[in-house]
Amino acid sequence: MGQKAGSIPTPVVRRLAKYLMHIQGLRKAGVEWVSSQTLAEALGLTSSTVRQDLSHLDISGISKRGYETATLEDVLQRELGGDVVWKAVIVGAGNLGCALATHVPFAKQGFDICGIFDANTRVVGKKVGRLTVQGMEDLPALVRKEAVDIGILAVPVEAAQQVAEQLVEAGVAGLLNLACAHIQVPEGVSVVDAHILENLQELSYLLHASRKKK
Amino acid sequence: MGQKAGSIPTPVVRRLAKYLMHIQGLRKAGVEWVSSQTLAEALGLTSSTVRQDLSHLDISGISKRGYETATLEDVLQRELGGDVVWKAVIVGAGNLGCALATHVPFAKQGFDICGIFDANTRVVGKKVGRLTVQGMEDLPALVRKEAVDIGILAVPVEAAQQVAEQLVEAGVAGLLNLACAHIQVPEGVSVVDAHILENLQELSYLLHASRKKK
DNA sequence: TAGATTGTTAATCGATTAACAATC
DNA sequence: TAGATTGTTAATCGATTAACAATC
Repeated sequence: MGQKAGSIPTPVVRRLAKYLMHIQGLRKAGVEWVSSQTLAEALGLTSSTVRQDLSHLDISGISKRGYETATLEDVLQRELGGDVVWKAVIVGAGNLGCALATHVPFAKQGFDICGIFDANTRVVGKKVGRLTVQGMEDLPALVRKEAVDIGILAVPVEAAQQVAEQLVEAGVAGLLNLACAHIQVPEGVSVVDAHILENLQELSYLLHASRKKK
Repeated sequence: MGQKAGSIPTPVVRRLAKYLMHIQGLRKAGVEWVSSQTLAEALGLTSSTVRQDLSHLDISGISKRGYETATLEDVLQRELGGDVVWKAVIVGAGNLGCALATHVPFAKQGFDICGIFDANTRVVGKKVGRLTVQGMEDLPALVRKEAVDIGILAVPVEAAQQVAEQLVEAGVAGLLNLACAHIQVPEGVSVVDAHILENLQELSYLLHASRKKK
C-alpha cells in the first residue's frame, strides 16, 4: 500500500475486487441472489470472512436469501471507485506495456488508457492500438490536458524509480508498478505493485518445497 | 496460496522474492555487505521484519557489517527454487500471453517458456519470438515431452477454469493465474494469482478514498 | 412453524514490531 | 574500548474464524 488513504483494511479491499469480478459473472448468468456461503465457496474463503468483509459496505443481506447481486455489484463498484472512469497512461512501450495498452478488460472496467510513452526514441511514433507511442517530453502536457489519474510503470527495473518521479512530477495521483523494484513516492501518492516475476518466484518456492517433501 | 506446500509463511516468501531482486541490483553495483536497516529502508520495511525474515534462511549475518550480498543472493536463490530452471507454458496467445512469452526478465531468472497455446485456430501457427502458437490438442504431448512444471493462464476469465483443468490434466504442478477468476485445483497443485485488473481496482479504491477525504 | 442465513461480538490465530542480550 | 548490528524472545497489533442471537 502506498498510503493509508482509506479506512477499509487492505486485505479486505483486495477481496472486494474479487467479489466484484465474481458478481459480474453471476449477473451475466442471470443469478439474482447469492449467499455468503456460496460466495465463499466460489472464491476459496469462509462465509464468515465474506460477511465480515461485506459489513464494510452500505448493503444489507436478507436472511434465507443472501445478497441481491444487482445491489451488491453497484455498491462494490461505488466503493472501489469504479463508478467513474479513471484516466491512465503507460510508460514503457515494450511487449508488456503495449499488451496492457490494448488490454480489453481494463477498458471494460472503466480504466481509460489515454497515452503510452517511451524514453527510447526509436519506438516513438509506433502505433499501439488506437494510440501512438510518445516521447517522455510529452508526458507532462498530456497528463495535465487529460487530467490523468494513474501512471502504469512498465519499464525495466533500472528505470523504475526515475520514471515514477517523472510521473509524480507530471501530476498523477497513483501508480501501478509492474517493474520488479520498490519505488519511493512522496506522501499522498498511492502505489500498488503488480510484480509478476515475484509471483512466479513464489510459485517456484511452492513447487520446490512440495518436491522436497516427497 | 494454492497449497500449503512449504514451511515458510506466505508473506515472508513474498518478501524473500523482493530481497532477491534488490540484492541482485546491489551486487551488480558492487555492494558486498548490507545491513537489515539498509535493506529495510530500500524496501519500505522495518529492520526487525528483515531480520525475522532472514532467520528463515540458512545464513547468518555479522555484527556491525550485516549480511554478505553474495551469500545472501545464493541462499535466497536456493530457497526460492531459483537454482534450477523451471519449464513453463503459456495458454492464451493474446496480447498479454505473447508479451509474457518474450518477457526477458523471466528467462533471466530461470523461467523457460517453452510453449504457447491457444484454442483459437486462427492464431495457431503465429510466431511469438522463437515460439510458434500451438493448438490445445498439442498441450499434453509437449508438457510430457519437456517435463513442464508451470502453466501460465493468460486466457479470458470465462475460459480460465477449464483451461486450468486441461493444464493440470496434462501434468503441470503449478499455475500462474493471470485471468481475473478464482480457479479450483486438486490437492497438490499450487496456484499463484497475478490479477493486474484487481491491482488497478485496489488503486482505484485508494484514489477514490483519498479524494473523499479532501 | 422450522430452518437457513445474516450481522456482530468474542476468541483465536498469525504477523509485525519492540526490546535487548550477545557479539563483532 | 565503545558503538553498531545481529538473532531471538516477548509484546503488540491486526486479521480471520467461530459462535450465536436476531430475523426472514
